[in-house]
Amino acid sequence: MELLQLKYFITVARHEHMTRAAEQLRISQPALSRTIASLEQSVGVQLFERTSKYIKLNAHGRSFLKNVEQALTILDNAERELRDLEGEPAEPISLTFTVASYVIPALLSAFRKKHPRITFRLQQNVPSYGQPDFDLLITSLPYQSSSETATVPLLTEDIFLAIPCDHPLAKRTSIRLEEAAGEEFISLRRGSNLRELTEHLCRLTGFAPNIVFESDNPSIVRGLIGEGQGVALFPAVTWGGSIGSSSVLLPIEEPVCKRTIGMVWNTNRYVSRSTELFKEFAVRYFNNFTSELR
DNA sequence: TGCCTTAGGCCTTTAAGATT
DNA sequence: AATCTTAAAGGCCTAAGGCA
Repeated sequence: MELLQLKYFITVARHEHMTRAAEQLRISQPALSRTIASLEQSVGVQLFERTSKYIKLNAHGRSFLKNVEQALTILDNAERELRDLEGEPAEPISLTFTVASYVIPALLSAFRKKHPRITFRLQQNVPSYGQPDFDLLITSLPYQSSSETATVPLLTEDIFLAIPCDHPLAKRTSIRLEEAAGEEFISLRRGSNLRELTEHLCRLTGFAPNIVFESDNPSIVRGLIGEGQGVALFPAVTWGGSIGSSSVLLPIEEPVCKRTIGMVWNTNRYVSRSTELFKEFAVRYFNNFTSELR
């Protein structure tokens, strides 16, 4: 049993598709097919159920995958820990975020002023298959996960209603969400945190939002809101506070519209000194951030 | 029939170990 | 140190089977 075979096995198991797994591994499909076959020969059992149409993990394969993932995580942890023992902390931090893309650049910039040697691998959104591969995840809480994770809250923010300036409600100082039931909404694509939040809060109020613009790009959504192209639920802090001159931000009296952003990490994964430094830095950063806003 | 899939044959390249 | 041997990885080509 070779390390390379195990890495290939994980990729095939996660895709359950030889050709796509081979593309991701940047080897030819026949080479991968043979490597998997020789792994099966060396462990003495079939790991996949094969037809001419598809390849699928069988019960042996699923059990093997669980253990191989753990084993490779341990090896990876060991390697990172060894590197960590050398000199100053400089281990790259793999940071995934599903929210707060407007405030993360400033956070990273402030951190790197203090720790210029520490580099980052940034990823927006968590991949939909396999074990999540991040040191830290910045997301909305509570966070559901199949693996064992720990969490620290970073900030709780109000959600405002962005409304075009020339709208009759725009003169108000606050609003009840039900008053926006008949409006045209702008939001992010289904599955994003802001979209889920929008739908959840509207449902709570008793209506389904009529979404006329949706995009996977937060800048576009924010731009459309700024242009007064519709109403939108707008996170007060992480979407940058102010908005363009064509919209105003109104506090919502009812229901309570808030969300908490937090940091999540996998408790089975080695936490490098770099990661530990960044974690502490981010907590302090957001503490100062919210007290400045008050 | 044409397209897509997995898998086998045969080849070259590469790396590690053995031998001179 | 240079050369030879061996094993494994991986690429190209292609066969076989399912499906629309």
